[in-house]
Amino acid sequence: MSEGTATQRRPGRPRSQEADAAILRAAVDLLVERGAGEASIEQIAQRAGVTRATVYRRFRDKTQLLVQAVEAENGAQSESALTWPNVDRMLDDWAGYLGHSRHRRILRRLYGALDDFPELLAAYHESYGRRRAEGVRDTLHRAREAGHLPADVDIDFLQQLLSGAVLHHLGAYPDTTGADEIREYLATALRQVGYRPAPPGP
Amino acid sequence: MSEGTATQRRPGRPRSQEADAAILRAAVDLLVERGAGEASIEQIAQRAGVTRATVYRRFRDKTQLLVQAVEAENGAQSESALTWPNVDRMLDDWAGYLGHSRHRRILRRLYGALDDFPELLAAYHESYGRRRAEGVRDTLHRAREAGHLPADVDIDFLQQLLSGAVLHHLGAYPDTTGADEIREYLATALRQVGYRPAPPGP
DNA sequence: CCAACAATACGGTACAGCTCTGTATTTGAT
DNA sequence: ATCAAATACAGAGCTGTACCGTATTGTTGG
Repeated sequence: MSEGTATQRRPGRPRSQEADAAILRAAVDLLVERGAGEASIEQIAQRAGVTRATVYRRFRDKTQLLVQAVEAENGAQSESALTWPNVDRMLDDWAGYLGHSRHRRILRRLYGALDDFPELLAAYHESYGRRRAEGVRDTLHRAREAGHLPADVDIDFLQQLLSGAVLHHLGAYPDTTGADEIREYLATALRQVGYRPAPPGP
Repeated sequence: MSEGTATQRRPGRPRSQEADAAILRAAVDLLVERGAGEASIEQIAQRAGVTRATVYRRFRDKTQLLVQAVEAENGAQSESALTWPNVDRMLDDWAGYLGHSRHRRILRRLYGALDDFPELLAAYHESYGRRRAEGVRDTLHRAREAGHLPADVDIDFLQQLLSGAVLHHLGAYPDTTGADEIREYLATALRQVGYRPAPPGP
């Protein structure tokens, strides 16, 4: 059962896995540097040290390539836990993530490509955002039940507010902002909506 | 005094004002449709019913053209008042603005062009956003003093939160969303941060 | 066990077609 | 005379497809 993984071994020379990885990597790099619209297959192939034919053999068009590149990018990342014991740990995680310039730029590019390549943000959401959003929801829910958030707060809406705060931060603060400062920013946002790390005693 | 407006009548054939307007209009249209990066001077000229030379004579490059186009766009719009008697009126105004598909798409494009054409959002901010932000600040400040907002709320940060909520809405809700629903969205956002139209006092 | 073969990937090159840029030149309006 | 407008031109990049020679695998037959 050497072909047990449902992948029927195709005859002929197998595809180079180095090329696979190099292409996807180059695709994300150019997505970050030039944006989805301006990144060309030509450039991606060149950056990956491969000819265009090698790219066209794998991907129908640029959209498919970018979609798989995005999936691969945070597929490698999503191994880290997407659930947190409490809000503070969640903020730590967020701040760590948003403290990396590459992550910030990817997120901006995905949002900026909404009108032209909606599939990209959809792919991100499918492969990462959705599970993550569930973790956020859970964490906020528990915080509310523990009395750290006002009882009448709308968790779903609060989640949207936090997403918005992230978007605003991505656009308004430099990518060199430190993780600690970002953490403070997110904490301030939560404070505005009534989050209190220490429960409001009897 | 036929040249009294400080505009020294230059010799030779004057520039067509129709061309001026058509170019700027076409520039914004294509910015909306294709984004700053993908909109080409070629297309803009064609859309304006003008040759490229006519565009190059007026604008050094695409960036300058788009900057002036953005300025002209909401320069024509900013005649409407940028101060409001109270928060409710402010939300009415916002919802009316964000209820127009064109406005939503322009804002998305400006944000999406942050990495490649930061001058665009800067131009918007200079010609419109800044004064508007001051109006928002004032309105929120008065609301807090009137007791409609918690006394310990951070006005500047609240403003950023609202900007983020708008960004999130632009990305997450369809452009066909009605103004009334958008108004409800914004009101919900304010409610989460403790806004209460009726003062809480005895 | 080894040789020949089929099937496929890869790099390289080429091609036609399209769009865009930037400048130069000509024509035309005031 | 002076400038605007239209036209023309040279150069560049990207797309999508096609072909070649070579490399790498599995299969088949001796």
